[in-house]
Amino acid sequence: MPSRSRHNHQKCIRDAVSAAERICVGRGVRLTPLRRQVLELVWSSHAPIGAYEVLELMAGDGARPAPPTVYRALDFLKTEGLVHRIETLNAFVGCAHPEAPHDAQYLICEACGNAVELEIDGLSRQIQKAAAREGFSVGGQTVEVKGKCGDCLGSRVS
Amino acid sequence: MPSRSRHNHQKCIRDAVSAAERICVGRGVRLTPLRRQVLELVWSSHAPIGAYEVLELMAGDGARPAPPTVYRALDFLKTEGLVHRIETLNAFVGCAHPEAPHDAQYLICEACGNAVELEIDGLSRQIQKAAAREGFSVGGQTVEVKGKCGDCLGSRVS
DNA sequence: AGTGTTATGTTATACTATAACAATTTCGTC
DNA sequence: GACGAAATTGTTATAGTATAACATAACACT
Repeated sequence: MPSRSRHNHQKCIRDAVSAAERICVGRGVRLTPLRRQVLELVWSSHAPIGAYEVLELMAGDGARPAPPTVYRALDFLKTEGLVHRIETLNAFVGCAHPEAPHDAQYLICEACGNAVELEIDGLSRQIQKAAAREGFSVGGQTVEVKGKCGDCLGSRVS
Repeated sequence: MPSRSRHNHQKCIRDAVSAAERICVGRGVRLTPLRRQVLELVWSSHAPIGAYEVLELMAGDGARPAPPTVYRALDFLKTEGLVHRIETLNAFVGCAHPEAPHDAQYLICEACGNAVELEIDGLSRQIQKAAAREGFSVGGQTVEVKGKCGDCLGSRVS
């Protein structure tokens, strides 16, 4: 989705935030100004962002919150499925399909840092089946793929 | 593999260590006493173990190494494919198939803590193909599945 | 306005990991 | 066996990530 050309990221952020507002209203949970700001900052790019980076960005305002403030907001957003945590990076990224909760699959570019959420056809089901064959009952899945995205391959930074 | 009954774990450790010795000799790298000890400790159970836990166990000897000592040994073992890192747990576990380097897929039981390495048929290839369809070139994959293993389900601790 | 609940602020600390440099050990070569 | 280069381990300090515990403030409902 974040292809170099023709990507209006301001709109990208706006869309994500209004979707979040709709979703939160629908669920009767509160997207407070703080949580909204953290969501905007997570969406400030398509590259996963660390909790302490978010904190730095908030400090620009002069406010400078303490870590728990940011972590709590991130926890809320994660619980509501508005952001995902990228385990291999200790970082957070906006969820592309926040309407329904789901396990995400990510392609993470080691050149530009962008992470794109993927729906690999039937992969979740396949994992579930393979696990069941071992007598294992699946709770949640983490699938993170590292490499280089098309844009970075195309520009031969390799 | 770690099914409650009929699992001689001492043999399990011995086998892992002798395999490691064979592999290291074959590659001309050195499985020093320190590295060997760390490998044994990682293999002390089938549950992933944190670096600082390894450190605690080593301290039992009176030696008490500093963190870098343990991390360096773990880095070596990981580079040689003798252990894998479980990203969702910040912990390490012995590799079940250390002969050839590979990306592992893990089923991690949230009840007993055991992690079993899985080879889901064609899953790596499938991920690679799905990525390629997005123009993405895959470097490495992380697949970690949380849930409950057959043993824990069977004993209805649920 | 009063009260229970939820959210945020604040301080301290736990946990995970690495940088930088010193000392030691190993190994090949003389 | 002595030497020097390379690899390994020791040591100290610090960076980076995350949460516990308790205080205060905002909100929502009567």
